[in-house]
Amino acid sequence: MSSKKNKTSYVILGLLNEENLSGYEIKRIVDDRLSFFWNESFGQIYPELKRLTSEGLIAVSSADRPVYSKQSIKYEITEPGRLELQEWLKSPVEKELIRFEILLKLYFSNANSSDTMLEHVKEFQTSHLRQQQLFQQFEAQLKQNIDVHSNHRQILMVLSFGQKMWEAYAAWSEETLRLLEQNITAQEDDTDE
Amino acid sequence: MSSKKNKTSYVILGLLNEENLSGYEIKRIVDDRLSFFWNESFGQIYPELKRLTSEGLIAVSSADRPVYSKQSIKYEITEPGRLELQEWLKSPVEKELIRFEILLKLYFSNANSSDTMLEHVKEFQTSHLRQQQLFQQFEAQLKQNIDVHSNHRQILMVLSFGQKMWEAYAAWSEETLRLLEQNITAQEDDTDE
DNA sequence: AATAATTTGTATCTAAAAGATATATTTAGA
DNA sequence: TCTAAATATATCTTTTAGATACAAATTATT
Repeated sequence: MSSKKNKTSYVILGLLNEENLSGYEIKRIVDDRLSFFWNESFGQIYPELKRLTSEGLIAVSSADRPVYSKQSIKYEITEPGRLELQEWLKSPVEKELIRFEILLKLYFSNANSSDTMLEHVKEFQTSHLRQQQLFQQFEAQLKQNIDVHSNHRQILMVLSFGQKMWEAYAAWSEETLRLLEQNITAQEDDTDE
Repeated sequence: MSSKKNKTSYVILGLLNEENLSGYEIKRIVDDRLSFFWNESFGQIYPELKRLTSEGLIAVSSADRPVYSKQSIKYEITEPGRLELQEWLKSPVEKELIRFEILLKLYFSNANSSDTMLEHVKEFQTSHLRQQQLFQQFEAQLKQNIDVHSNHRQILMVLSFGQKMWEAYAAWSEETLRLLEQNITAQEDDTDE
């Protein structure tokens, strides 16, 4: 037990702890609910489902076996799987992983490329506004029908994190667009003289 | 030219565009200045330095050749390298990469594990406060001696992003600690009855 | 009803990145 | 002089991201 595992395995165990799911459904849930702080690919999920099954931490669910000719394979968590999940929850949190290419480009840019950076920041602004709105819907939905998830309080705390991030993104975008515009007009004045 | 490259190559080109550096120095600068939104490992940097050299985008600097017996190899950017960097700056920004294990744990936790989560959030709070303070020093330093970097305005915009993130982290930590404490006292009241 | 397009579902492959480790040199301090 | 820490280059393994292939099932269109 407790052999160091990749993170994908805990995503699977965590989700199966709530309900039986297929690999595809796991991918969908991660994309829909966790994508603002976590992502998984099929290339991680499917091999891991097999490994966890062979290790006895999850099992193919006989209850949800393919009715008629559905090819979907649903998995359920086992007791050892639950223990593994609980142990991981208690283990120290690993440092977050962050990569913002936009900041890398901004860092390496100069006054001359302010117009390009302006476009980049505008795109950043609108794409995150869209993402924020999508999650606000989810949040509103969650607040209406309480107790659908046993852990709805925890989910709300996670969503609050997202909310604060998007607010920070919005404020930074506004501020940075202003600064870049200043750069551009300053540049134009230079060439005019 | 413009063959799709891994991001490490642009970090190298971007930094060498300012000054000649060795692999080790590149790693240090990334750790010291970019680490709050970007990271690189030696395992990425050294092979990439060789590849970029063989492609002619960078070159071993003869100017900074080892005086006496220093084994350090410094690299300089070439004209094709500068072009490659400029092209990348103009290319669309890729979506940021984010992985917060703490949010994953919180999402999969329940009321029973509030005490564990409380410890996790406390650790999160203090480690980011420390990081924020380190970068505030860098920012103050940068604001004093302007024009050491030609792109100091851009660097300040990047640092402002960090600042807003750390403020969001702090606010979320406070809020979440309060909520988790409520959970714990509610649990205790339950078991008392 | 036939066809086309989309969604659901499982699976694998490659390239990129993280993290760990090995090793040697140089510098600073006890 | 010996030791510890910092500098420096290098490689190896595991993990992850992203792309792609393919087939069945569902939905939409004509």
